[in-house]
Amino acid sequence: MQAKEILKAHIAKTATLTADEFEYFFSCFKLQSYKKGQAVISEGDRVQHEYFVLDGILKTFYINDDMKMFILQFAMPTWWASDYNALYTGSKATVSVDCITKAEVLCLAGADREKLCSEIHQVEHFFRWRTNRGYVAAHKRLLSLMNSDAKHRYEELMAQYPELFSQVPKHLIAAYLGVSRETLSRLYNP
Amino acid sequence: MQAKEILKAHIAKTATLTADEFEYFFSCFKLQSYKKGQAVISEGDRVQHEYFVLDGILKTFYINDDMKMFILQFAMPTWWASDYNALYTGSKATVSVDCITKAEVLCLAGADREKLCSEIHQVEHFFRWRTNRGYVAAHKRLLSLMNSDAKHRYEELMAQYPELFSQVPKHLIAAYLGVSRETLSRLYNP
DNA sequence: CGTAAAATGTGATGTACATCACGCAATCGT
DNA sequence: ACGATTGCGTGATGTACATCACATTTTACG
Repeated sequence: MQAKEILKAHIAKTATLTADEFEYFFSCFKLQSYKKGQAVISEGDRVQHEYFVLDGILKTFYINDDMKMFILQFAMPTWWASDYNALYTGSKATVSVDCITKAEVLCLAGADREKLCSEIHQVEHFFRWRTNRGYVAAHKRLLSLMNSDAKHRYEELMAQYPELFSQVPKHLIAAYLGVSRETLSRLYNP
Repeated sequence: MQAKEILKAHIAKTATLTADEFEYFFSCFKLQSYKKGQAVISEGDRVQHEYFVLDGILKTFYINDDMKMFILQFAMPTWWASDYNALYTGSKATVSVDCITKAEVLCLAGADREKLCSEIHQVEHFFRWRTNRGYVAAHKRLLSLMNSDAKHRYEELMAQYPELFSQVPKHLIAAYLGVSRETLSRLYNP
């Protein structure tokens, strides 16, 4: 499926755009290819864009003072990724984004998103709903972190996204779950 | 300050409404008073509303199978609270909301919010931005849970919301931080 | 293809926290 | 005002997980 069709189908789930509106909407995106391991946003960058994943898997992550990595999100096809705090406030990136596999993404400038949102009511509607879902998912994950032990969180993740098991190195899954790679290894090799 | 003025000032930070639009917007809210300890949303409820806090402190929380409570949010004046998952999807509440102190809130039906969003572009704009901020805050908290120990999280919370120390019982602060009340007690009585 | 680098498995040890148990202090409701 | 409830402090003990150390396996790539 072509980039345009993927995006169209994605939008259509929450908003109704005319053909002309969608053409205009789509014209604001830029197709980009990344190699495995390539950085999309690095800590300290000025963040000007957000990214819609067409193919491949990205990760958004934070590295603390001890060089330990924590993964906020695996972004799979039809997911969006950026450092939204930096993008909205104009501050520098504290969260980084890079490619776990080679990837195809559509890139949208924050300024263009705001322009589109103000020009086309349904686009604003779409982005409101997209963020709603992210907000709810983040709270669900907060509860999971506070409530469940590592094994339970691991099983939940594998039940929801079994493809991660084969497509993503285990130490990254550990960094997402908030456990050490050793502990994760012991969870499924008891 | 009156309810209307508080809400007006709150909205004005992110959206521009004409006087007529704001009157219409405000007319969809219903003022409600709650006593200390009173429930706003209970697990299992059909959730039809969200709540804008004028005065007092609410909490949104989850209780697990072992009857242990986890707090997702303390909602202080000008904050919003609900079970957004249930409100958006029509499912039953898994998250509850109640009042830590006596409280005054403005109550908005989900259906009315959607109507307002579709009728007034700037209202949709406002709600998009409100959720944006919540999304960013939730991710910040995820990182804090994964990255920092209990003492660090406690100090961050007290630095940002010192009023919680005096206004909210310690065991609720513990339930927000994701530690036992005993551990929290030992953090500030070393 | 062959070597370096990255990813994974596994034991030994340490630790931040939970849990249990109890006593005391503050607050609430009638 | 006074008993009941709720909140708080503190010791003793248990445990899930981190960390360190090193071996083994898999993958990347010149």
